[in-house]
Amino acid sequence: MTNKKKYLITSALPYANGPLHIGHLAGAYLSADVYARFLRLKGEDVAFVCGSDEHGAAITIRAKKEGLSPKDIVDKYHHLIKDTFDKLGVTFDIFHRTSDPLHHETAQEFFKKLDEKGDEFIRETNEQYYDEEYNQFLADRYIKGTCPNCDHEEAYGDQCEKCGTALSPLELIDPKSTLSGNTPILKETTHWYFRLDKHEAWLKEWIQEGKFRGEVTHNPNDWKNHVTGQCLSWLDGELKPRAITRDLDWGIPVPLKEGEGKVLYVWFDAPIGYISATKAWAKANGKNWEDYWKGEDAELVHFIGKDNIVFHCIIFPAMLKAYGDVSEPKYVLPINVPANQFVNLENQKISTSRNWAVWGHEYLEDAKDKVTNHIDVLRYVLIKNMPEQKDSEFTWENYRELNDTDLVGKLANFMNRVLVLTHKYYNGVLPTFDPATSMNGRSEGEQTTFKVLTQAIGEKVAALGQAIDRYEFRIALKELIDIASFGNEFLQHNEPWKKQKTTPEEVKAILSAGLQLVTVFSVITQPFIPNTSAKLRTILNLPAVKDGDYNILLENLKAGEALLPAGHQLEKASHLFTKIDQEFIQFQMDKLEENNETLSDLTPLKEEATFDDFMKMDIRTATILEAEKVEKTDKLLKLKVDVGFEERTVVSGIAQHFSAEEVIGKKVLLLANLAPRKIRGVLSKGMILMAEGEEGKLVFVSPPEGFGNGHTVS
RNA sequence: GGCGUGGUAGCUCAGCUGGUUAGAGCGCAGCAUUCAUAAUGCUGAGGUCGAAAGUUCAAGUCUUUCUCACGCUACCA
Repeated sequence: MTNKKKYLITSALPYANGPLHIGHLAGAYLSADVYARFLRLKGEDVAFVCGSDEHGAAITIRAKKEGLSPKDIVDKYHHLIKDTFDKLGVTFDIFHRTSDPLHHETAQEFFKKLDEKGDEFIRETNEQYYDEEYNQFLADRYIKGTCPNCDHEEAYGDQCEKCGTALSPLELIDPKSTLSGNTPILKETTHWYFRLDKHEAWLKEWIQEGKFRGEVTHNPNDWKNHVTGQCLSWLDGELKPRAITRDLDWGIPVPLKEGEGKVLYVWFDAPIGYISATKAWAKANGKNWEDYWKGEDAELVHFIGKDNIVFHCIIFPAMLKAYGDVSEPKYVLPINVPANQFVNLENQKISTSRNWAVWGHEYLEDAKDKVTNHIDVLRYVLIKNMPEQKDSEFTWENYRELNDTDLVGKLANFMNRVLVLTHKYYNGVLPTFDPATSMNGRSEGEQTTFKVLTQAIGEKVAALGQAIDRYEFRIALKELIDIASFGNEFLQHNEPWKKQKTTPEEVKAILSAGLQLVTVFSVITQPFIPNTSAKLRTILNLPAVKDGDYNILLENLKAGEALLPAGHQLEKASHLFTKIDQEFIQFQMDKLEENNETLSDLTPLKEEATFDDFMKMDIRTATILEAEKVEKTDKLLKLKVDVGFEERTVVSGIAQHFSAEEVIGKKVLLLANLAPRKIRGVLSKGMILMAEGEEGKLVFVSPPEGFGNGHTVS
């Protein structure tokens, strides 16, 4: 008995602090769903796992903001996300969650195993911010302060959400604890670091040559360029040990005495969530989870967005390898990580903070009564525009166009034509026909028979399948529509509505061929637009598509056999898709615009300041005398300014907004008593005051032309 | 600034290891047709393949420089 290949398909765990938008769906979920559905259609042994990612400081922050517990937050979004997936027909075998005890156990066991191994972790002690009132260390997200980049007052310790800059807490100006509001103190703390540097060599070999533990496990040419590219770019630099614990009270406790009060870093526990989910699924279904992770014929595929490449291609593989080094059987590594890029919406980046997004759950509500077969329409449009190789574009106008031309005009229309004629001529019963009947083929003058035509379709169906195997979902969908076009051409070239009056025997063969195609559609639409498949099966009076049906279909097509027997009774046809009302499109566009306006994110007012606070600032009028770009930086200009009583050097991060030439001679305001600081080797004494307009555009705050230098501002 | 990926018809994208007049769909124009949800079919117009230089008998396809977009990363007072 040969072991059957075990496929383990994962989709990136969605973070349970917000709903899903079309970018998520197109990026990591619909692609995986099509792939998993297709594998099942081929009768393969598949586990398609996912779950919500429920730890991390962003969750606790959000909880605090909404006045709820972290548990409330993750419950809320876990269920919302799961519901969205269910409705959209994403067929996870399990949608687990990282707050589940099983996951806690799994992640802790994983951590302990690597810790015991001895050479995978190091412990390092350094200074971190600590809130004395709450007696706890502050995670990056628990510290707020002024962003050194854009002066945004509400920047977090790890990132400024306004300008997107990645930060470390120590960089924040005037840091404040979000717990007490106090200024935190620096205190020593110990953390565990995963020694990625140790794994550099074999990772490089694995990425470049597909070799792992001395064996070729995948063909690197099958991986997407941008995936391999980014990995090698990381591996060419030096890998550094990475902190995998945090001082936080929400998450998976570090399972060691010395780790009290600390939790595993969310990025360490999240990928282990794939394993926990598999375990939970296996337990509930009488399977052995290890077959899918450690079996010789286990095949692991991670579907993710491009922001996750490093974690799935470097860090998690290193974790799996390290674990496998000291346990049998060993984990396999992914055979592919077909990361997608990003989806833009109406020519702008999707932004959750600006609410520039199409949310899955909102679409399902909005479109429910307005768009026929609305789930399949969205699935179709997102798969058709999947950002497989580069960022792609979603526009509502394109959504309407794809629905109207591809789904209504080609696909639904073709099937409707065939069915209406069959009902008209034969009362919906498949006629008996002469297999030798000659019909017009696709190109002019070409003759074909039912069998030849069936075999030709078989080749197209095979091509569609191969495209899915290569993760080329857009091409697969193109093949699908191409088959519909073929059907329309076939009808047009054979004109059964004319021949019925002259040679009705021929028409029987023509319509049988048409129905053959419709039956093909009822199977091959299933991975992409499952509701359409289900409706077609009903119309064809056939049972729903089941696992393995693709293989049967392909065999029959190759043999040139009829899929439906003569005498088979069909149901009445109905419109599978209808044209989309312009009103719906307009409604969606208005909704976006509205969001855009109401959230013209003006920074909220800062805390009250006293007059004394203000009087501490010494702001002076000044003139820029010289300017030059600081070498090897993008943002920095080195300025010489006249402050009246002296000339001094100031470094300013404005080079992306102004050239050196155009700022010379500018009248400016200078915060003159700011502590001097060395930036890129240049001592900067003071700060030029700028106003930040929409989209981060900077302008000078200037006294009028001709105003003197060195005057105070109050 | 460093690294990575991409820049092909109005729009969305194909073009494998370099090889005859660069492809598809949509949109547009004309024609045909009525079985079908004014759906479909046929024909056509449209590109100096981001820019420049180079290698080669031959480059969209290789090299170098530049430029734009996106991602990672450094810098940001």
